[in-house]
Amino acid sequence: MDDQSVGVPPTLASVAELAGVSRQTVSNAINNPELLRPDTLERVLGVIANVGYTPNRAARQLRSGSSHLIGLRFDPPQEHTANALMDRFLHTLVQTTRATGHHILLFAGAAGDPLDGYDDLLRSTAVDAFVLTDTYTGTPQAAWLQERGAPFVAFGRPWDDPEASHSWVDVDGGAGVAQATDHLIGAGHTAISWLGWEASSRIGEDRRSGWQRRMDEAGLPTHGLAERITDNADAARLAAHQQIDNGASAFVCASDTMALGVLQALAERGLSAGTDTGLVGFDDSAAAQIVGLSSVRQPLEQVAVEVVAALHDILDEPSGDRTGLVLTPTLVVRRSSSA
Amino acid sequence: MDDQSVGVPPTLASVAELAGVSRQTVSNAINNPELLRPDTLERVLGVIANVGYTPNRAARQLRSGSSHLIGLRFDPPQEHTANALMDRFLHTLVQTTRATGHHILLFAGAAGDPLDGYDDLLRSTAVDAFVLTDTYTGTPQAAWLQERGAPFVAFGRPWDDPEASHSWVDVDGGAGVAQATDHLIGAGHTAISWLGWEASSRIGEDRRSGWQRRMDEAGLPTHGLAERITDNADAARLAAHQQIDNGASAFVCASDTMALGVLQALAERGLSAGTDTGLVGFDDSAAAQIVGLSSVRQPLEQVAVEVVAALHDILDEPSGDRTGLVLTPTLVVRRSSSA
DNA sequence: CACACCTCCTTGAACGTTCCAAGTCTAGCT
DNA sequence: AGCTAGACTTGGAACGTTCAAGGAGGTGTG
Repeated sequence: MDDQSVGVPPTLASVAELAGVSRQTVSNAINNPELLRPDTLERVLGVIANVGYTPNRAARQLRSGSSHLIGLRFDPPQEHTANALMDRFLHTLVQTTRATGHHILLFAGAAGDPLDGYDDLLRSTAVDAFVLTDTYTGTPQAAWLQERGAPFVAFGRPWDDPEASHSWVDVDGGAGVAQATDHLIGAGHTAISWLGWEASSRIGEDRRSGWQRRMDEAGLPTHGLAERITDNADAARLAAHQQIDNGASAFVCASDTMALGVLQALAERGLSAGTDTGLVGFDDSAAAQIVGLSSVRQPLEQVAVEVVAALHDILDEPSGDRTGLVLTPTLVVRRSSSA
Repeated sequence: MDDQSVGVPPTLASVAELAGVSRQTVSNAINNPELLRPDTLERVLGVIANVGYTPNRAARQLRSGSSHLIGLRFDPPQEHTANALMDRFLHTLVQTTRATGHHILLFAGAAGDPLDGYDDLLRSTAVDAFVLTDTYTGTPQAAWLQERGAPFVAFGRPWDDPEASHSWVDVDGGAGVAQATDHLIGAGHTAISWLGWEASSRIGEDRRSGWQRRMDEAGLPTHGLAERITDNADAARLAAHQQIDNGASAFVCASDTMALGVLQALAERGLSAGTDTGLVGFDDSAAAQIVGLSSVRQPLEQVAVEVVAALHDILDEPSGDRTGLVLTPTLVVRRSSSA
């Protein structure tokens, strides 16, 4: 209202003076409106809107103890495929937390130390909770945070520790691959090959199990049809050539990267994916969308929503004994697997 | 040291008591170590390390006025290509700000309102500065923030307003395309086609200018060789067929998406990129790496570093009259353009 | 020997909010 | 009219840090 509005930001006290009430009343108008008489509330809110007042986050955090920030360690991707996935997940995370008044704080840590960064943020009370996204086999973050009593939710299940009692959300990779396998079986393929990662990858073996299960259920042979290779288009190309020599007519892959390698192998032999052969990848990457590759799509948006919901439970009711949640991916059918 | 270390986090006062000094001395040990006598400093730092003290961010922010947070609006990508780019940029941003003690705060805004979200963070003094990444044609963020006196650095130059005096960093798309064109000319191609976006795209026209310039300098014709289409593989595929009919033997594209469309067109004709024809995309996407597509790579890591440097200048010396900086991309040569 | 001076450290206040306990006012009851 | 319950409002204190002054101790100088 006055010209003092420029330069000096409005504070609770200045709003109170303008509205002719006390600081606490203004605070209540914001945090507990039901405590005020309607006319008082209206007057106070009017002044707030007028001068454009927004509570100072630092002061609020200092007094109330909560920062309304969610920490997420954002490391450079280790695998090629991780990029785009994280992107979709992160977008939804930011969108969803908006509704709860939280923001996402990204931090980095020393490359070799998976725990680096968490400690500082925790001790400086900079964040209310963490979201873990890199809980692969053997990562110590979850146990470490839990031991410390820090609130967090993990994207990825605790493979190593079935006793873990923290909240987590994960995607059922096996179910996704099972869908893909069904799809190819339904199209008449009987020699369906699996191209996956090394057996040391828990996620990779989970995905492979979906193929194995469906092949077994359909009474189809799997011996010699599974290849465990590195996540690399060229390795997949070579493996595909070999599988084709062995009579394979369709492929389910643990990643789009591999599927694109298969696509090359098919092209080199003058075969066409979708007519002569069937091919399904995993992750529904941008490349898959462009080249018309069928792919298993993880419900990352839904994962993010569930992560936020779990976070909300933890922060609001400390007793919330929410634990694991497994979501099912969907199969996106494109040219590479449909005639 | 004591068993009180569990539960109650150490504070400046508790550290001071343990070290036998005053609060301020502990504060100085952290922020102005040169003010302390060496032995006192050592003793205080010892206690700090012992009890695992980290200054409370809220209190520090409240008193000093700076949050050590950099705000970045993280909207769902409008264009397909934007994803991976943002990812690389963001990773380096997080890494680089780590050294300066800053963190990245991601926030979302209402879809229709490009200004939404900035205001609240500014008024609540939640962030020290912003990084803008969506400064396309006609976006009002930069002008709005500047008017408000808010510190920020933009990734992307102010095409519309050459008078703008804020700091920005951008990539010279024209120079990148010029490199690609040179490369194809050097390989013996004379009929090099340009596949780009609609003329309304400032960035698109900037890139196209690099092709135009080099073709002119080499005395090669460009008439009828430029196509302006939507950023879409299928549109590019169709355009490529037409250009091939017209005698084009090489393509420079404004995006990898388009280049992949061209790749399909070539395959459909039994032509091989790299031997019969030359093809270069833009952005060095994951797909380009997988299929062996030559592409212009933006120096996003370097952009992020420069953005942080500019930010540092602004925050530390308010007079710093740093303005624009244009970085040059590099050409990554792969099979699609080399025999 | 007193004075100023430098070095090192300490004390009180303040940042803007929310919690706590106590205060004022209105209305209802006897 | 006096008293009380309830609804609403108030002022003081506290969160943990940094800023601005000020104080203790020693050393050099007239």
